[in-house]
Amino acid sequence: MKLEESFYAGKDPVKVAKALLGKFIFTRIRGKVTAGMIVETEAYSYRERASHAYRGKTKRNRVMFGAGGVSYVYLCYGIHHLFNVVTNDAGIADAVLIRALEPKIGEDLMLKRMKTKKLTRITSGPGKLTKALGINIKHNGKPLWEDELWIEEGLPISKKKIKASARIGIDYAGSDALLPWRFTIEGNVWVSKP
DNA sequence: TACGTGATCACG
DNA sequence: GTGATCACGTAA
Repeated sequence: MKLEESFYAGKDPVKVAKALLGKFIFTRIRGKVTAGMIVETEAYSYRERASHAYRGKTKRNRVMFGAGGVSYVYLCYGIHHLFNVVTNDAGIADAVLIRALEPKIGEDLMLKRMKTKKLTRITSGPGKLTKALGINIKHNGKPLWEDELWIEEGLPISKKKIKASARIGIDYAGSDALLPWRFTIEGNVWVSKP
């Protein structure tokens, strides 16, 4: 079952970040399906300095200012595409970054995209998982219940297994870098920094 | 630890 | 226009 708009729209990004653990991200590119279970997320709010939306609307972040339930994909360091889920209401620019997946469907195609044969750590990081699933800038701004990129109900994750920690790679955000808004499934080997 | 890589953003 | 910066990954 695909998650509906109500899962994202009007919802706090921290709550959605936790709720997304265990859910499955699917892509269907040129008819080929790949999917992975979300094992690591980070919440971003326009109210704090780590967010792209902190300084207001720009060409890059404009989809964050729309209603929840669409993707926000952008190019990072000129090389990596990063995939976010927009949450909350229009005008409240909140989002959740997907940082790691556990491969579930179409592993052979993911290996091909990653140019490796070993099914290890190929989706353990925000830049890698988009490459493995074929997500790129053209998916930016698309609702997450369409036919090329979507999210489905997955495995239930008990609250006890959800671990909070500080977000990665945002030292520039000063004290906001300390917010415990990174969520991982404790013990899962596919998280980005074990 | 160092650096590739290119769009983006805040300046003028 | 231009230059600094960057929600990363890999090699070393």
